[in-house]
Amino acid sequence: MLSSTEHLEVRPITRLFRALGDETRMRIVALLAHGELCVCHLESALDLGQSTASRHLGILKAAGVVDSRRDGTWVYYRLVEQEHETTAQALGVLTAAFGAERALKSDHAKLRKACGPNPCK
Amino acid sequence: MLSSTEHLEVRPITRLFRALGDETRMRIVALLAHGELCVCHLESALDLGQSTASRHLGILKAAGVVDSRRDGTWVYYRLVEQEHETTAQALGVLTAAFGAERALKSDHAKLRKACGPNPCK
DNA sequence: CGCATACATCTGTATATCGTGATACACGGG
DNA sequence: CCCGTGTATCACGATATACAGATGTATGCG
Repeated sequence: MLSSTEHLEVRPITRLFRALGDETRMRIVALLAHGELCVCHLESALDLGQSTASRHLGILKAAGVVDSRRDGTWVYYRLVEQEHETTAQALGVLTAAFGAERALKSDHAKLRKACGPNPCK
Repeated sequence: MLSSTEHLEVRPITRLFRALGDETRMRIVALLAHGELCVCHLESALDLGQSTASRHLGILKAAGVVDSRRDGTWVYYRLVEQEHETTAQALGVLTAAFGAERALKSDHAKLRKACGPNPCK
C-alpha cells in the first residue's frame, strides 16, 4: 500500500456520503435545505413511520449532517455547517441544488405553518 | 406525502453518494482523480485482494462513477463525466480536492510506471 | 398527578453489503 | 493449443442496515 492513500483522510468525506447514500435521508436533507423542521413535519412530508423518521434523523445526526434542538414538545432538526472543507463543499452542492427547487420551498413553508397551534397531523 | 418531495429526483444523487459511501471506493476515486489506472494498480496501492478490488470497481461502474477499457491483458478504469448536474458538481468537488493532493499525484505516477513492460507486482 | 402528544430506543426479521477463497473467463506468448 | 497472467464472478459466512411494531422517555396541560 502506498503512503499517500494510507494517510489520505477520506473518512469524514466517506461518512457524509454514506449518511446521504439513502433516498429517505437525501430527501430529509432536501427539505432541511430550506430551513429547520421538526420530526412530525418530516414524517408527514415523506410519509415515514415515526420510528423510521427518528432512526434516519439519528443516523444523519451521528454523521454530523444535522443537529437538533428541542422546543417544548417538538424537536427541530437543521443542517449543520461542516468543518471539513471538502465535506462542506459537497454538502453545499446539495443545499444549493435543493435550495433552488421552488416546489420544495413552497412545501417547506406549508409544513412550517402546520406546527404551532395546530398539531402536526 | 407532499408532491415536491415525491417527484424530486434524488435517485441519481443518492446513487452516487451510496457508491462513494465506502472508504475503499472513495480511495479508488481519489486515485482515479489523477487519471486512469488498471486493476492491479489499485490492488497494490490500496492493499486489496483481487476479488475485493474487482467487486468495488464493479459497484462504482454500476453506479456510473467509473468506466473501463481493456488494453490487452489489463483493464483500465477511469472516472466518468456525470450527466446529471448535481451529481457532476458533487463528484467535481471530490476530484478537485483529490487532484490537489500532491502525494496522491506522485503515487499515481509511480503506479503508472509499474504497468507495461513490468508486471503490476 | 394522570394523560396525551412528540420523539427516542429497543426488538425482531428481512435484506444488503463486506471480505475471502474458489472458480470461470479473456488475452497474449510460447 | 496449452499455459500463465490479469480480471470477473460465484459461493460462503459475518456483519450491517432496512422497516415495522412495541416500549420507554420527555414535555405540556387539565
